[in-house]
Amino acid sequence: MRFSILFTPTLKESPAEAEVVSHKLLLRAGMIRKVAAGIYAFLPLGLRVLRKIENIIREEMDRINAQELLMPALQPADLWKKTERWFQYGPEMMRLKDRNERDFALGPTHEELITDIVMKEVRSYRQLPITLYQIQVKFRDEIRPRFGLMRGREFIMKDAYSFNASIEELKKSYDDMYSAYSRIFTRCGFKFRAVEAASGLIGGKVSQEFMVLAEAGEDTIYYCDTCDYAASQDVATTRLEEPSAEEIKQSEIVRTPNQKSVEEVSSFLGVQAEKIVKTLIYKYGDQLAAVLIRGDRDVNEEKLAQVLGSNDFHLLTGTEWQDYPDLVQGYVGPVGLRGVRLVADNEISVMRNFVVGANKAGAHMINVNVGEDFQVQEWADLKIVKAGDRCPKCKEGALISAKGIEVGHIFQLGTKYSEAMGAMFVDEDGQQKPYIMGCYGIGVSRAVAAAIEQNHDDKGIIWPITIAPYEVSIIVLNYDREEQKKIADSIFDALGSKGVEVAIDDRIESAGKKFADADLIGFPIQVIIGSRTASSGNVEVKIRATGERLEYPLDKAAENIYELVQKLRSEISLEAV
RNA sequence: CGGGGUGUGGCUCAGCUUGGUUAGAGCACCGGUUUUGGGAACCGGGGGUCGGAGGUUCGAAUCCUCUCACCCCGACCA
Repeated sequence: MRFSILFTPTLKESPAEAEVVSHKLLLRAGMIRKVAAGIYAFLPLGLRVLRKIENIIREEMDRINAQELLMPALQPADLWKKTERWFQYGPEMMRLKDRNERDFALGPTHEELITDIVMKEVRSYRQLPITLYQIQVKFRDEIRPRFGLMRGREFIMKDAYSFNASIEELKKSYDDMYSAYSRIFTRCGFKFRAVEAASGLIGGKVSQEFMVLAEAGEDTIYYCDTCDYAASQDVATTRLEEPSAEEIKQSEIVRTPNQKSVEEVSSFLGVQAEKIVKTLIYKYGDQLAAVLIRGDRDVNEEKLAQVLGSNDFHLLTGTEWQDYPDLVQGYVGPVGLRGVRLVADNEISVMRNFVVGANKAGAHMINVNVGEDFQVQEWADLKIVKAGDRCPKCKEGALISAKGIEVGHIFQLGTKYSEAMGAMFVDEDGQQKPYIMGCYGIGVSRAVAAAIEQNHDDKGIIWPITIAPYEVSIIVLNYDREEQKKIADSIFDALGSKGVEVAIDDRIESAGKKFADADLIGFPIQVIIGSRTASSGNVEVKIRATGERLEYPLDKAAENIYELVQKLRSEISLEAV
């Protein structure tokens, strides 16, 4: 590829709209351009990176016998109505009507469509298992698209679906996919971690996310400093302390005028927040739930959703309090609380002699104990864990928190979709059974952003060689001088014929501009040809990642550069997987 | 959805508070000359009607109203 004809409009300054480094550098390096909020065009170099990641994915999918297909982005509403998701998905689904007023959606995902295709063709257990995948555009009308390619409304996703005859078979498909994902992200040069995750709207019980570790990540994960436990914040939990050995005391009401928040009560009464239990009132449907949780903790609403069996709930708002005169805002407590579903975080069970609201204005109760002063019917894990909490898996470990970008998510779905759609096969025993399904996604365009978040410096992008738009860039300082042109062209041709992806900067521009662009775009290897080259007989080579500079004699340059390319390729090794 | 912010040549921004010459700068672009090892210098040139609509005014980028787009924060933690 010749720079003189390449469409890569690089920018000296970051457009004001970009906040995070991947967004800034993708724009500055001329790899993407914005069309609307959360909607981007890939320019030639950006597309090359996307394609490189796609091809790694294809190779690894093929390796586990997944087969590629391509489904339409435009999907009829009927299928979505069968699984009720037409109604559940809400405004996040892009909807439209055709000329006959029929409802359609731009697919946010493809479970319905793939199930429909497979159920019409696959009738027997003999045809199972089967895993199909596609790499395609998805549409999600996000509440708040942001950070360039990290959270877009239109984005590229690899989605795969397995159809299995049994749970054991599903686990095999799932495990295969897990190892394929590990290989894919390793080959992309990511530092990542697989974590236990919540399934959300997709459904199913078992799921794991693949998180690229980066400060700009939107998600928080927790992992153990001792064992291999790792989980997303949505599901991360902790081992409870041993029950307190304190002697149970008699509860009593104390005056706490104008002391409503945990902070206020804590300092007013001189007790730590860990000795206070707060009572949060949630409204779901037309019912109320009181959630008990330790004073220094926050409720994990993902977990609460599981307990309440609904996603549609919120903390009681200012005006809604007026509808419930028995509830005293700021002083609600579990003792004597009526007409409200009481759910307690399991950590309350190990607490003794704690403080709660007294259900009277300006009063709290101290020395309260479960069993003595009130009963709990529903225990659940409802808290957001904190760094330093005890690991739930091993005895010794403590949890560490980190920020991550979710680039992959795998699910054991079970029969949610097959049952809803009547998607059955005939098993060995002659019985009709619903397929047992798994689904497996990779955010391909998001992975492009994640790679940059993890690999950049103040000059620009530092692509891992496996996903770089070109592996080598030849910078010719004076392409209009015959001796430099000759050397550069011969190296360009030689590397090309060895299968190296090589670009040549043959523009008539100042040296500074060419160096700056090469660093910005992030080619892993820069080959510099200038007047010095011709006089010294040596070609200078710079490794972008380390800044290391090497000199190769002219007559061996192509060969040595080729060896360097192979060395960098092999450094992103699969041996760890 | 709520809150905050920003819209001025391709990009980054100044001008707006306190309306008043022809709307500015740097970068980018075009032509020319000299340059070419870390975003070159000089000379000359083109390009905007100030997001959009309406209003106030003798006069609006500047004031008012509405609207659109984009960016950020938050999902009421008692």
